[in-house]
Amino acid sequence: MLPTQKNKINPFESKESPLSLLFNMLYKKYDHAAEQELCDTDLDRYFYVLGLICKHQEITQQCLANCLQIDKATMVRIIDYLTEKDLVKRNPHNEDRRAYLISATSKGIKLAPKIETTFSQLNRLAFNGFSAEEKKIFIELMNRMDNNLSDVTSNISVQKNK
Amino acid sequence: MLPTQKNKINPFESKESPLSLLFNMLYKKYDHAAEQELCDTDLDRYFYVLGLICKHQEITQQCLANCLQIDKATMVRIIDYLTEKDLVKRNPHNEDRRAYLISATSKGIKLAPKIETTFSQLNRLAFNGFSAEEKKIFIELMNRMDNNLSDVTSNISVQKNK
DNA sequence: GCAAATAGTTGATAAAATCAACTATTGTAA
DNA sequence: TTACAATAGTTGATTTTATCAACTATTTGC
Repeated sequence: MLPTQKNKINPFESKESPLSLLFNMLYKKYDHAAEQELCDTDLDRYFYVLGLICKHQEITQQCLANCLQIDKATMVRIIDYLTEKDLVKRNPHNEDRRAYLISATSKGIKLAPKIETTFSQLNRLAFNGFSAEEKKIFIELMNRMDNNLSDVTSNISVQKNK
Repeated sequence: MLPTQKNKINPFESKESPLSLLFNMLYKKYDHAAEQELCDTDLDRYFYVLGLICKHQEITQQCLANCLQIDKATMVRIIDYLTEKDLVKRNPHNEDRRAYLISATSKGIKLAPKIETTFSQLNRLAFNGFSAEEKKIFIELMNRMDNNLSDVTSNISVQKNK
């Protein structure tokens, strides 16, 4: 039996699919769904960044970058983008003049509930058919896995691979 | 207490973090670790594509694209890249002259075990401290979640958003 | 035998990640 | 207090990745 377009291969059912592949597939599906749900807003990406900013009210770029595991140079451009859209602004940080405190503008604050609703709807849909217990276990296992992988990378990535 | 660089925010512990964020973070960590583990090989990405090709021995580009949920145009370039590296080759498909059957070259076949070992090592590391039961449950929950999200996207994405 | 669908390719464009070099400021420690 | 290292942020350059539409060649279904 040839593996043509008719044969659906499901990496979730194959033994020992790299977990990165599974995570990436779930990420893409969820993310595309979020984009579509929110396509009638002014924003077309970085929803979760705006979400985080609103949630924390004031937060530095570096903190956002750490939290989201994104390069700080990338974060500059994300904040630039959100600033252009008049959704966030950079405020001086009184205790550290190198840093800015990013906060949402009134326009950003107005958008936030819709973003949060979308995410919680999508979370609910993703967890559809899960018991409360399964849901809790899943998140907990993800957290443990994240810790496991942090150990790995800090062990391995002593030297950079240019 | 200001959220500066000292305050670590853990999206896994916050309530209602978008799952896409969690998946993406795990994906990135795992993927970077894989790149570092395999950085002394001839290949620097698309490991899992080569892995899949080797596993199935012969497979069309379209099937790979479906399986990995990647655009077929993107897949062309991935196969081009792997072909340049002399790791795979395009063979005529006897039953369908539009299609190619991609297979690994001897060089690709030689590389495959190292890739598989790396992935299974990383899987083991990611699952470190998980019972066999937890591991099974986790994969199963991911599979169910993938189905849930497929339903969502096919429901939502009736119309394209330019 | 015709129309629609499919496999693959190409060109163009946009999005994202990454790196090194840079400014300005802060922390530390001689 | 000076001097040096570290940190927050910026910029420019480059690479990777995704995406789209348009295209050829072939196959499928009627």
